[in-house]
Amino acid sequence: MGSSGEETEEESMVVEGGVSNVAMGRAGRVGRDRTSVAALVRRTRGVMWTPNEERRFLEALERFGRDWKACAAFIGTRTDEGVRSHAQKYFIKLFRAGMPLPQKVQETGTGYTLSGNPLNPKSKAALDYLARKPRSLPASKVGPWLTTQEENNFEPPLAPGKQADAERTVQNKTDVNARRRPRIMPLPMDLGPAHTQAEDDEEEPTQNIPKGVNEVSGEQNAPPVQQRTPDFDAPSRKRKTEHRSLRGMNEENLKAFLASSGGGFIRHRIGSSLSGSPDQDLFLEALGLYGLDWNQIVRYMNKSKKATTEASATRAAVISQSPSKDDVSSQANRGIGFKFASRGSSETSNSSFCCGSSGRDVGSEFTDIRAPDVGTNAQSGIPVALGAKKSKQMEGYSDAAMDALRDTARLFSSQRAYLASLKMGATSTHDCSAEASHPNGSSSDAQPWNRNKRLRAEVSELVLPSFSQVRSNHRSLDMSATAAYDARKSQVQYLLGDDDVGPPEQAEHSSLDQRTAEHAPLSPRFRRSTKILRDPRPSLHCHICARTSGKDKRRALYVCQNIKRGVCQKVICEKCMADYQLTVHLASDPESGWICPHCEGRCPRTARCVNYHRTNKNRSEGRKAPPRPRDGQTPSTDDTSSTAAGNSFVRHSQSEEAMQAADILRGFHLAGSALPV
DNA sequence: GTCGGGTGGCGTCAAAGCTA
DNA sequence: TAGCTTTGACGCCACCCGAC
Repeated sequence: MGSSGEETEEESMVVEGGVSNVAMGRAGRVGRDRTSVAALVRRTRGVMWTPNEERRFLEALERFGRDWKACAAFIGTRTDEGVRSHAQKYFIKLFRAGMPLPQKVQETGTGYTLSGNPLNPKSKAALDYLARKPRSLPASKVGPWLTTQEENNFEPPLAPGKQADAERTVQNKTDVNARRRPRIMPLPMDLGPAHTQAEDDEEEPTQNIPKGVNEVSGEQNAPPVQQRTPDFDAPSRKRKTEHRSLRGMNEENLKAFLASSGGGFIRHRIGSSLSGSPDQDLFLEALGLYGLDWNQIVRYMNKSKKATTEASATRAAVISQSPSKDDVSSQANRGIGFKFASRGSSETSNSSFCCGSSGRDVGSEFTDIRAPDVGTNAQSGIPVALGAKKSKQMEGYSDAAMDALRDTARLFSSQRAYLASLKMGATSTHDCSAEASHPNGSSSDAQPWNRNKRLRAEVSELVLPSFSQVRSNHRSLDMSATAAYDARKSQVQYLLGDDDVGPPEQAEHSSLDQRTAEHAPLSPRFRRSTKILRDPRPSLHCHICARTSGKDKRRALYVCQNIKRGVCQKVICEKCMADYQLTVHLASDPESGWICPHCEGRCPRTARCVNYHRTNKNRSEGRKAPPRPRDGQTPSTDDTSSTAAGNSFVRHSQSEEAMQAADILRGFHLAGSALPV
């Protein structure tokens, strides 16, 4: 099973090394060292920008403007993605402070957004910053605390006379941050050229006050060279000393140093707070993550140790309590059972299930709670699991509760459960590793719904999202939050077999678009889409198949009516309308309130959002999928790995019937029949 | 050989989420 | 709460493959 990220990364390395020509088309197009970028992403994730990086960031802005790749290359220790992200907030901070953009940046747009377009002070991203008035900023002319009229007329940057005030404001703010914010000093490791003593001791760059503003155009004339960043704070001398003590050491030297110290160094720094004996590998890992932030290192090491111990205990517990095939089949007969693959031996049936969307992520215990995709068995196309993320909501629950949740997740793989998860946003988890390891299991008494009512209630709570989450999901549709929550709760209770709760209302509907926007609950997947679109133009591409309307506009695209609410801009093409039995007459009637399958939370397997999710998942793991196979290359059929290419293998190896069955089981009816509720 | 559909990856923006 | 990272989503493009 080539499911681990490490293996995938190794494949990428081989491909990029020139062994395979298949990948050269894509890899060559990208033209960058994937592995080093991925490693850089991992190393710099969550790491604060150092003063040195800040300086180089500013210098890069001066030199390259919005050419983020060039900026990233210049900085050397950050990816272009990280630079963009940092620049986004930096521009907002400049906007808030009324300070001009660097001239080179202004060449590609005078707006304070990454694209150069004017920053909308009312946008969510900007509002988070602008709504917070800097403590020492005089109640003057920046930000949304202006009057409405002022805000409408507001055009940063400030007039020259105000620039100095803004500079002072930034300086004051910087001082506040320097006092308040704990400093995290990332260890250089191999992040780039080692810092020198001279760099450490050099004075902060001289601030060059911007020369002024063209009062006619309102645009900045002179660039603020080496302008100090608003959140720049110099490290204390003590921390500088600490930093230097390990500075310059590469990983090998560091390991040697730690080994020679016999754990003494670790104990010296953090030993008093560490439970158990110091683990050098863990320490190194923490060091790479948190630099010399000893508190974080202690927290990380203790947490990791605890997690390792608990994982072993959980694994042992699951081995002894895993349900047997018969147990699960009996539940399937009740309508909430676990569907086994129709082909292969029992060994195959028990070992080939996996998590995540599209049958990937074997061994991945938690996936995204906001996108409850059902996985499909690579060979049978049978949905097998629901994904969920260990959110804060789940924290604080016992291991037993989590185990029970995982058991229940298997039950949720049935038609009803999945349907509910899509309709109502139910979440659950599925422990693939446990299942693969324990094919035989024990008696049905091990099932949580029979074993312990309290546990079941606990599971119900776990599966049920918080009231605020449901309220958030439904806010944009003006649906009563209380009603939505109650409906959701009833749905979960019904699915868990509570005899006192009848079938949920959704069961009465037989078609996707019989529900209108006024009544349809939102899926968690839609949660992020509740933004109010500033420019609610319909998408050019079908959300399901990504087709456009064609060069001659011959293909009709049906727009989701939620666009009127400013919360959706998706369109569905007429081919997909036909393929998925969506009623065109409703979609074509702007007064019908028809909403797209995405807003219904029932996107089919090929929908774009599924691709987004997969892409983002790959991206977050810092790797890319290996190339698709060419003629003569036989994809590994037993590979249900987490790669997108692996997904394409699945797609090609499945029969059409299996794929259709998978879609039906996923709750997306193809045959126009009533939903299998 | 050409064309177009299907599929998936990348670049990008903006908003959400996380952490100290 | 501020600062920073992560992620949802859109647009576009490259590649594969089948139909013509």
